[in-house]
Amino acid sequence: MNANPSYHPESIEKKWQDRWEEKQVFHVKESDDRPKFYALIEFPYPSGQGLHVGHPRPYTALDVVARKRRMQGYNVLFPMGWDAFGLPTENYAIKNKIHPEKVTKQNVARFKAQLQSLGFSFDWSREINTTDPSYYKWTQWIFLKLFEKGLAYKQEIPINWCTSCKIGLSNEEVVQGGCERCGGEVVQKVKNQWMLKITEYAERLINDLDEVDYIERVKTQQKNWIGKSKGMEIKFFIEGSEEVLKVFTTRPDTLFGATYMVISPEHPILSKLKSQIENFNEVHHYQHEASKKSDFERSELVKEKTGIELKGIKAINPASKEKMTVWISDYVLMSYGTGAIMAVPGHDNRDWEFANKFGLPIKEVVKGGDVSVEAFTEVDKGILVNSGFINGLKPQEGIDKISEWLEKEELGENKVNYKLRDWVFSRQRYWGEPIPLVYCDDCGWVPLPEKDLPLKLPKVDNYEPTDDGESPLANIKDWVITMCPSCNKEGRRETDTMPQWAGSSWYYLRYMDPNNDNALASKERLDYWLPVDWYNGGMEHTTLHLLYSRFWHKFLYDINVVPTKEPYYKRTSHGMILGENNEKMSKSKGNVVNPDEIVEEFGADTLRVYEMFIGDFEKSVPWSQNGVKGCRRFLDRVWKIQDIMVDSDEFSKELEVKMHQTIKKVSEDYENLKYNTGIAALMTLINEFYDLGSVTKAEFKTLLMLLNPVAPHITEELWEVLGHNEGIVEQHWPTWDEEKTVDKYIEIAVQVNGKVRGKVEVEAEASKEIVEKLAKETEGIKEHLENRQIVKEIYVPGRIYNIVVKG
RNA sequence: GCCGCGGUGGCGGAAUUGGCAGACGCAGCAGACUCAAAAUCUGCCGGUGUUAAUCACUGUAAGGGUUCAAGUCCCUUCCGCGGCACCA
Repeated sequence: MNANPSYHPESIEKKWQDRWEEKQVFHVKESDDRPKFYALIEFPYPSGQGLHVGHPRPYTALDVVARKRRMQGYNVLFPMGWDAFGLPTENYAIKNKIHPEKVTKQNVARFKAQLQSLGFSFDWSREINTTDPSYYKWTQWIFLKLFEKGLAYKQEIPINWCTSCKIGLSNEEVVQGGCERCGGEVVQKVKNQWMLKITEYAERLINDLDEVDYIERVKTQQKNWIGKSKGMEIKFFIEGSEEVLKVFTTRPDTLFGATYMVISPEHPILSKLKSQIENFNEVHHYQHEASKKSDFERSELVKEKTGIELKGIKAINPASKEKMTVWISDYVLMSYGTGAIMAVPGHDNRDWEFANKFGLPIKEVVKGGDVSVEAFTEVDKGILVNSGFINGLKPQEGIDKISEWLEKEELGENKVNYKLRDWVFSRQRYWGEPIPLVYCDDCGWVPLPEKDLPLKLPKVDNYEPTDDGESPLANIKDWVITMCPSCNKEGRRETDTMPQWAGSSWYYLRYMDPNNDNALASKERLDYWLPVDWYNGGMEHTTLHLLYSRFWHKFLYDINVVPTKEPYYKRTSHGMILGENNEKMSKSKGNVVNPDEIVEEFGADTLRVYEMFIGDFEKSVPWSQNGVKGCRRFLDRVWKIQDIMVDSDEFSKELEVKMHQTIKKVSEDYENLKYNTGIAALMTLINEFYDLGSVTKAEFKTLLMLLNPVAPHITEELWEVLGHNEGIVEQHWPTWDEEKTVDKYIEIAVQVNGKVRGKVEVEAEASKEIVEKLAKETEGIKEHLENRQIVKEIYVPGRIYNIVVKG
């Protein structure tokens, strides 16, 4: 058969994209009795730079799964949308005096065109956009429910404040303690912020991980982020004062070894003890210096410890009754525990360092090391000493005994502590969802009634925050001043907006019913589609986005909006695609590769094949233009199989086993994130086709179906060339016969003392005796056995025969 | 610093999870075709030794250990990447 002379992707890709859209093959309906499959990829932030080749990696991966599952008879939902609120768009708008809405529109249009040129099987009829008022109506609605249930509250929180721009900065905008925009000084400034009580869900966010199928490192990372620890909160009395310092510790057994205390520079007790602190000026100065640093800088161990003793203050160790000095130091954070620690320098590295620097007493309470040289931290291996009534106990026993005592004496209580902190939910920014609350002097914070949602973002002339750090919305007086929904007197709107995480915390629900005006999605659809069957996203979203959206979902479950405890059943993660120089792709490094160029030169299918073949899906990998060429060569060879095809509806004898093996391998690899080896198996298969010089129509058709999820356009075209009227997308995925995947004869490596010295070929089920006999007769083995005593023989069926000899 | 992940040819990677290290692809070298180049096809391709196939030794970041057998398990060290809560 001689069909097209050569492969021209540019002439076939558009044709098939149009045909899929025209026939609406990827538009999904709920009235369907096939099993459902909901595949989800993280929707992109439509930046001004357009797509880079990193974006299509996860999209192609789940497109492969989605396309395969459709061929396997599933009703597949595979949607796409835009996470379009955010700082870069706002900054661009400020700089260029263009409304962020307009910028967003342009960016979305560009992203969409780029994605469509890659032939993803998205159901575009369900496209969503977080900046669309009909979308953020429901983001606001969820916030109001949280508020109603007491899970939203206001708290004083420090933010990064540029003293010269007079603007709040994100951590990313703070570069080495200075402002990224102007280089000015950045300090921590306290702001009253909306917070969401995610900590109330900490326990469930840990426990329910047992019910989902996330890759293990995601589960571990989430658990560690939540950071549950059980311990005691112990009271330390201050001499000559009513004040008590509370300390959380997981090691109450070392209490006798506490020789001084350290509190955070922000600790509220400082102002209460002001009159008693003899060197308050010095302390105050230290507080000011500490306010310039972020928690991250402060907890770095490498830096030299700093601190100031609170002169005139003594705390009392509740166990040893010894008087201890009290210090402030910035390595103790107000955001974890109680903001104060008991220092046990004998058995904690940071405390030891601090004690060593300031000449504080170091007391050994666990025997096993030499505390005059370094802290002995492997406390579980030692025995308690110098510890009064718990002397001689193992540390674990000591914990039990002293905890009991502390509780009885009302000096301490058992407590569970979490590293997880509540979610700071306000931003003093324009380009986000307005928070739909009104402040009334009489009624306090009052929610807007549901019928008034969405509360739309008003137009402003200037997107910069005000001089005192309020959101740009604060300048629109006639928007801010409104009527209190409760008492109808004058009230003021909240002018802060929500963080970008808000819109992305529930978007997977909206895809189920994107145009519903009465609910975020109808009950029927939620019941039908939840949970998301497979969610793939970046590892960098593990602790924030993934946790936030699990939190919101659990809340929606609690108020009977969604029927499942968890939003996502399976979670996988892809590695980043780096530039050819092995660095993260960025405009400033000039190593960004635009997929448009690859599509133009090689075609979308080549790009897709390369994205999947480039390496281990879970690891980051540098881009290689030569690698792309190799994938195009592969598709050229697929195209030319037409020339060696013979008209037969069966697999040939020579290839039957290989065909079944390949169907199995590819089917499994596509499900197990092993796209690279799946494609390698297809390459190996066509190499065999060419070695053999002829291919049956049945073999060619099978290859096309296996390749279709990765390279949908070329396979559709060839399918049509073979004379089919129905598209390949409507075919059934090939199945394999397990019995036909095993080779009749296999080769067994024969080792002597673990080194391969020869090979024997036997039938697949050959017994140990047969292999042993053949092995010992093999040239190359015999001489290694001569004059030596056989000590042991190990046979691993189908793999290896190892003879251990002596002498 | 803390948490998580990783380190295999010149490069991306593979290795049935403790069983023949280097599948597949790229790059490179040699040959065929061509006036020539490109494309295509064929062969070689971790290192050392041997003219050479064969063969021998060596080799999975470094060091040590367990085992008949280690890229895979354990301990120590080094290096790289992701996250660290207002980038998303």
